[in-house]
Amino acid sequence: MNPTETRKKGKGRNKIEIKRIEKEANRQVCFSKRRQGLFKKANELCTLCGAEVAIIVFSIAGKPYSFGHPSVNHVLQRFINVPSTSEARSAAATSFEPMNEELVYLCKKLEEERNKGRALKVAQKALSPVSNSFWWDINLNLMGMEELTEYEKVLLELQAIISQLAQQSRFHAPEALMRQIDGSYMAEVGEADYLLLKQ
Amino acid sequence: MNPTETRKKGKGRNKIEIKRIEKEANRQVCFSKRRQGLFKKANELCTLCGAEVAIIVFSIAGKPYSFGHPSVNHVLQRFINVPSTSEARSAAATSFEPMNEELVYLCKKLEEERNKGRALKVAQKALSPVSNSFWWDINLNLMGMEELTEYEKVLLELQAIISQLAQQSRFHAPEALMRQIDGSYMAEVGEADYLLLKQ
DNA sequence: TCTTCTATTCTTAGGTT
DNA sequence: AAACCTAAGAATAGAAG
Repeated sequence: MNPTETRKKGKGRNKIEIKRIEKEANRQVCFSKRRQGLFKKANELCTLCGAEVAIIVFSIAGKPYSFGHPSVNHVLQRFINVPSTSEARSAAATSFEPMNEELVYLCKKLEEERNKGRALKVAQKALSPVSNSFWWDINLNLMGMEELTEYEKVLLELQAIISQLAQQSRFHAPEALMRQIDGSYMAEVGEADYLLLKQ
Repeated sequence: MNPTETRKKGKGRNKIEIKRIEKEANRQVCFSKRRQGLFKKANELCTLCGAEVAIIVFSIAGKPYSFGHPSVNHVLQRFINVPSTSEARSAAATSFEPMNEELVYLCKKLEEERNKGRALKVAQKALSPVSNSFWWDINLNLMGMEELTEYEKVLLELQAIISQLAQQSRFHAPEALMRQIDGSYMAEVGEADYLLLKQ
């Protein structure tokens, strides 16, 4: 053996510096091993400490992997609903745990609009027997200035009519509609309880 | 020393079994250490292998911690947009990486409804000068059967009127409205590029 | 409560099958 | 390419400051 390089290429682990692995084969093997290690550590954290954890990993090839306890979905939903209060901010201040307030804000917006959208959905359902395209189901980004102003005009003209109608109507609808609404709501909100796969 | 129990309570690491730590103080210390370890491993995975990773952790006390590279938001957005194709399914089949298809489905729904909601938002804005409550901005879950059937009636009556109006109106709206719409859209969709905090 | 210490266990890089 | 092997390095449980 070369005395200047005794036990290089031995069997045991070699020290590596933390920088991008250039050799693709090695990088891929390393990714696979370390991803498994990461998920195992996460699992132990959950079991030992009663923590809830979600991990999402994309390989360099773009393949997604995820770990979640009790489920990815559960943890993300919980994260989304974290109030952007001093508690969240103190977490954000800690050096290694940047609390993504932008995400929290974004997701809350989404949730709000989903709630509004629910009413819209029923409206669409109710109108669907007669017409298949609805005046409000428009991609505003595809509208030019002229279309947009027209659109506003329609809304303004509708306004008076709506306020009258809203106080007059009275009739009986089939139970089926309500079941439909409840059903679709449950399908969207209900959370599948994925079991943690033990190694 | 007791010969039957040589070197118990030494300084070095003792083997532990992976089950809930009952003593709260120990559990808390363990959580803190292992969370740091987990985030460090994640960071190494990103650097070594070019992976993108998001981790969200809730302590037993409910405090949220997160790690993301290039940002939690970026990775979640990417995860949400993963098509539920064979690729995602093959990832799901791997034993340790349950790809949460339910999540993907859910988030796509959210995104769709947000797009619908955008039209609704403009409608509300347009109508707001005259009235502060809108017929479509209703929490359906709070409605009883009677209210719900009334609501459907309103929509049905509106239907005929809408289809007429949609083909007639023509007028000019201020540019301000459009800017308002674009502005709010950007604020919701734009993605902040959080930098990974190196330890 | 938070650090630091350190013996021991755990992880994993590179090699082999 | 996937699973196994080995020993060097890394993580950490429990104690001590």
